[in-house]
Amino acid sequence: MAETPFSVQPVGAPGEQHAGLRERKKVATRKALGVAAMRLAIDRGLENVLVEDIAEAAGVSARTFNNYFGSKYEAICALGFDRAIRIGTALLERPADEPLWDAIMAAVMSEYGSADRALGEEWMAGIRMVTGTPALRGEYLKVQAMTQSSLADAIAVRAQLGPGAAMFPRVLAAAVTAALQAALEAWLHADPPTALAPVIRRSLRQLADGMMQVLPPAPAPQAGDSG
Amino acid sequence: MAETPFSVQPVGAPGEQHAGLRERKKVATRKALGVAAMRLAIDRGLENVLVEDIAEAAGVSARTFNNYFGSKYEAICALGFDRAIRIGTALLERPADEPLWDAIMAAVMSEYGSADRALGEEWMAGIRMVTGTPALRGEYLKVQAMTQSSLADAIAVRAQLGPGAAMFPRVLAAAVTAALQAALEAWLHADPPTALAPVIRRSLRQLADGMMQVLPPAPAPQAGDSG
DNA sequence: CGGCAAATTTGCGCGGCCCGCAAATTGAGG
DNA sequence: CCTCAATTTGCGGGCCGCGCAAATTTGCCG
Repeated sequence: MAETPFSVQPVGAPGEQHAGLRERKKVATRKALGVAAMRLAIDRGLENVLVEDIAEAAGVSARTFNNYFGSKYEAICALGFDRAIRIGTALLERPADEPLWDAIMAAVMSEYGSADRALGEEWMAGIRMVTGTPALRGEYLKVQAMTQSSLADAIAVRAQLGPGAAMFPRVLAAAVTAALQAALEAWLHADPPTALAPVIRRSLRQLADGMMQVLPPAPAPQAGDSG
Repeated sequence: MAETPFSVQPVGAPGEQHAGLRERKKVATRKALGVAAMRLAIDRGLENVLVEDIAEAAGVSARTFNNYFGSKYEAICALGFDRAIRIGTALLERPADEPLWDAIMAAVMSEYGSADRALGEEWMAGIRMVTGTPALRGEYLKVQAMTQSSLADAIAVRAQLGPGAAMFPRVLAAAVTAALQAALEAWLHADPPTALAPVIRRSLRQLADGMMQVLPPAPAPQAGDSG
């Protein structure tokens, strides 16, 4: 099987190298289904793809497809879902003494930094379909929600805060996700097509500049108030 | 038919009083379907409710149900969806000279401020089901997304910003929505049950305190750059 | 290697959903 | 009353999601 430029790791722990043939096959099947679903939907049109087609393209039965995904929409967004999880783990793996904003920037760019020119056409068509097709909206929102919660969890681990700031990781993660989303849309509609990475970098830096004043490097819960 | 404590206005403009029997009937049917779906799902269990049941409870045919909603999940979340829209319009209707944070607080409380003890059991059961049932997750995320974009649009209208801050309304709306969501969850899991309004107020005020430093009351585009 | 237990895949079948279509019904306006 | 447009309704069909049980594959131990 040819190497694809998408995720290799499953949803689980990031460090697991070897987990037996069973696990590796399951991961491979999941990825094959996700890639097949995405590819078929892109060049055939979403509503002209049956679950049966995706299963066939991945070399499994239609029944097995539904052992992995609850719908074809879920399969199409599976790659994005896994990426959302990797962003969080990437943030956790940044050096602990790195400033939070730099770490967030690095974690995000680890997923979006080189996806730009490498895949080109197909990547862009995929993003366009996933964000622009009404039938996929629910699933795409799940991807965004996962990005948010994954980021929030990692932020909470990095910067342990006073009890009055329990809400902070979620709010910051929501802001970062919103900025990332805005960057993606700006890139999609850029009339002279441009590179994605700088757009995201600018977007996140702008957010960071605006919020830096709120975030002193030391964990100082100013409005300390029990929840 | 008895007065229900939910929305009366449709999705459309807020001021329209009279629009002919046709329009009023459509609005009534939509609301009847939404309420019936919610009520049936609450006390019978989501998977024990067929589209047919909802339609019957609302006094229309099953086929008509699908003229209004694309799925029973959509019907169940329709009330929340309409509320999301009303929050944005409420923000637009606040006095123009009111500080932004006060206006946001007022707009949010106009929807969540009195919903607490008025409906009691049913309201809480509904929130619990909508936020806790996996099958409803996609639809609920659409409600959140609508809250976000509705707020963002209103914020953009109120505080006209320099071109360097085009992202600001969306980020602020995302932060507000995240804080609101956190408040709802805290309220849901409060062991001695408590009133909802104060929880939301505290949550939004905490967010405002943290962000106030970013938002000087005067629109001062720091990166002064025209057109 | 041989063989057993657990996990996974697969075919089958059913109930339900979603939607296009055309006929019937209902509101709007002369 | 009569006409037109909007809405509702029944019908039919394709597809989906899933429970079930048989068949296959994998892990493991002697």
